[in-house]
Amino acid sequence: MAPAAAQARLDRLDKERNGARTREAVLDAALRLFAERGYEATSLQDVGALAGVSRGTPGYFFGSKEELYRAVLERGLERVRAAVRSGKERALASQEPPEVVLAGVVGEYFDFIADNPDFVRLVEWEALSGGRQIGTLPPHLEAAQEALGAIISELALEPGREAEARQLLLSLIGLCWFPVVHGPTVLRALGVDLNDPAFREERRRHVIKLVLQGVRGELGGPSSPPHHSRKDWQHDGRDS
Amino acid sequence: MAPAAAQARLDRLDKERNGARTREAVLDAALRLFAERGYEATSLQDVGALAGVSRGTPGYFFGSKEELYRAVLERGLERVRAAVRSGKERALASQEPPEVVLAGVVGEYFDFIADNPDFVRLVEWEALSGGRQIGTLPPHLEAAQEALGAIISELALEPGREAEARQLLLSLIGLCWFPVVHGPTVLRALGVDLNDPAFREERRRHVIKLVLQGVRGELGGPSSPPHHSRKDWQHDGRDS
DNA sequence: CGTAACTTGCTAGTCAACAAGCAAGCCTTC
DNA sequence: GAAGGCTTGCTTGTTGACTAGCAAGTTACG
Repeated sequence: MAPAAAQARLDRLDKERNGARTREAVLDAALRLFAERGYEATSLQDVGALAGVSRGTPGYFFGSKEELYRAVLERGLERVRAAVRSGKERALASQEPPEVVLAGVVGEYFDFIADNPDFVRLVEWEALSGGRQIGTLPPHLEAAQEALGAIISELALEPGREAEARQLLLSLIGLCWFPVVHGPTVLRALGVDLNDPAFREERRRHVIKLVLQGVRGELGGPSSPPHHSRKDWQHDGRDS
Repeated sequence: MAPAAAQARLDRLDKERNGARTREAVLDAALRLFAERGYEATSLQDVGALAGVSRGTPGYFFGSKEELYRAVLERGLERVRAAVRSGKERALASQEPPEVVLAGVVGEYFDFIADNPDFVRLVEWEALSGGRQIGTLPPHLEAAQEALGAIISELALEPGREAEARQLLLSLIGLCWFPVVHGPTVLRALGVDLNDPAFREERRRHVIKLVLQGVRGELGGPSSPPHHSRKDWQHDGRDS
């Protein structure tokens, strides 16, 4: 098999039967393949092969391909939720001023995403497919809401300014995810590569800078009215 | 057929034979389906049905499914390249100060992306699939390089600061594309929807703001140090 | 022995690609 | 000007590859 298979695969020499263990190996293999090729292009045969079991085993443990996919998604989301929660707790416990904390959190998030491309790709496939599976999974909502709550409380935003926190969170996610997904398309067209450590570091700094500048804008003063029609630089771009 | 089919479909009453016309109808249908479901999940039968022709016709005109896909991609990229070029020319011809021009361009780009989700989704599928097709298409590189050149010359960046322009362009694209793709996943988890005009406008303003703040940072001084702790990017004239 | 952990055989379905067919012009030739 | 032939546009039949899911096995372990 391909050397890439080594990690997910059960060692054939390890003959001991172990349901839980095999189950995990199947999940690992499925994550890898679903993330890499997407749901449609992945056969249960492929999953079995990568996991080092027969083509029937994934079906045996998960009943159907769709159930296996849901299990993969759920496990991934659960891991993310845990990461978000721990990051949030560390941030809230910190004594640093909000901007320093935020810079740290953003950097950590950037690294987490860059180091877990499989998860990002999985969610991306899911988004393109209409989010039909992810929408029904509880950890999905929770992780997002938790992150949002953390931003709001960390920045001590008054209620009613949630919209700004939402925009910022959206931007943060987009900025971090984009180069992970678009290596072969946009990054390549621009002649850069996220796997290049120099570029990655440059990107990291850039994202932190943009987000912090965005926060500065939001922290400015007392709660601005729901529609922010500041007139200095913020004219709408339509030909005026 | 579904009402959605009306646009791409040839009118059955229009019996006249017309190769070019049918070809376009097939391309339109294929774009819609590839963008919506992806390559794997789209059959030539589906394409034919949506185009109002038989299942064999796509194959007749394009030889193979892959060739059809490439043709769809190429046409889409060509359109984007044209849009980028025209936007660039309008911007360069403008007499406004750079920041005003940039705000206009960013807003226009945001609108273009939000109004052309099919293209974005197509590129997104392609990215996930490894960019194997798009990488070989000339308009792809051209459009990106052209946009990059426009940013550099508009901001009168010195050579050697291209890296900053690239980061900014990447961020712009990511910020605009993200909500188009992630409606069913992230946006849904946060309880927002890009189809809601109020949210779309809010998002638009937010993106313009972030990018302009980013540019402020870049324009600040001679090759700014990696630290972002200076407050030169905190724009004056606080709101409220 | 019996039950959990697998594997193998089979079935029904889908799909892309190819090939053969057919119909409607259009071009030539007388 | 019409008759016959060629080309283009398109449809339908077929084939071979592949897949998910089920059912009937087989092996190992307690």
